[in-house]
Amino acid sequence: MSLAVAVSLTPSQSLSAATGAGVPAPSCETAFPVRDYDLGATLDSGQAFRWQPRGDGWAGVVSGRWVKLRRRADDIFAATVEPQTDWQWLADYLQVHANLDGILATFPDDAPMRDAVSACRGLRLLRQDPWECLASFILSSTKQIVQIRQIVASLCARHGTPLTVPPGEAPAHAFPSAKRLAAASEEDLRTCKMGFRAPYLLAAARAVAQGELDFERIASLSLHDARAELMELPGVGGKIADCVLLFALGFQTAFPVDVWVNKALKELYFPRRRIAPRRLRHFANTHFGPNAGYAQQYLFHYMRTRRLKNLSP
DNA sequence: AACCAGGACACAA
DNA sequence: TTGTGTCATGGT
Repeated sequence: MSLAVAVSLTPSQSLSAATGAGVPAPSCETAFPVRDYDLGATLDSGQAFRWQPRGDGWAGVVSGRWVKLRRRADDIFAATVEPQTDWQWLADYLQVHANLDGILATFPDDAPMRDAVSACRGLRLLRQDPWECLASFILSSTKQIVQIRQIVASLCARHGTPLTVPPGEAPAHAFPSAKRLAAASEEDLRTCKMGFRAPYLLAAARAVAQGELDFERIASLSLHDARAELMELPGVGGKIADCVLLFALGFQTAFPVDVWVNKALKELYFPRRRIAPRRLRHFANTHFGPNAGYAQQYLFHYMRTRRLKNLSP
């Protein structure tokens, strides 16, 4: 193709990042070609809690870097503050290489999944940092997503390393390390309005900081063993463990069941029928195939957006 | 103004 | 095994 021409005209990061060829010139901007990628739904669907709408895009922090993302016709445009030579950290986070069609094809072919998929076109799963994910979901229990964002934001503002941001942008902070939080007191953490979750977060921070909890090792275990080990942490039950396994550690069959997914399973698959919790769990763990976690996210987002639509006729 | 939120846990029956 | 109260906080 006209590769040489394109390079000479636009010696930008995007081309070299896309091809992986040559020595990329450092740049604060790049673009990831994608299709069927609903950036807004993905960043705002309760898997990550640090994204804020900024004009026509989203501002957030990934791997300790301030980032702004914007969906364009054929790609996701990304801008950072410091020049980058390697954008793999962001490509991994956004999972831009994931084959969505292939994933959707493994979903069970039933009416609820068809409805959920058609209502949530382009919804994706991110690949997040395990510690941030664990900490965030420890803080998530019986909290609305809006409130989780507030708690995480105040935690970052209080304990996270300040980041350089473009002029005019609001101050941003890295997600506080486990070591940093392990040195904090429970009373200090309660300042961030996390209530009874404070001792849970503190215990998790200490376990990670001491190397007692090693995410790399957990990622190498079976789903069952990895789940059991996460659940040894106080305040971490099956649901939170599943969130970490799915959103950060790459267990594609992990299936978090919160109040929304529970409602989806009952109302969509067992309407007007009394189903035992034990049987419902078994159904959840066997019905959704090799990408069950992905299917779960579609059901979750489908139920939540459907509620919002009904409220505004 | 009640009700509920991407729960977990101890304890009862 | 399944049901209930408790925990802390604030959005809707």
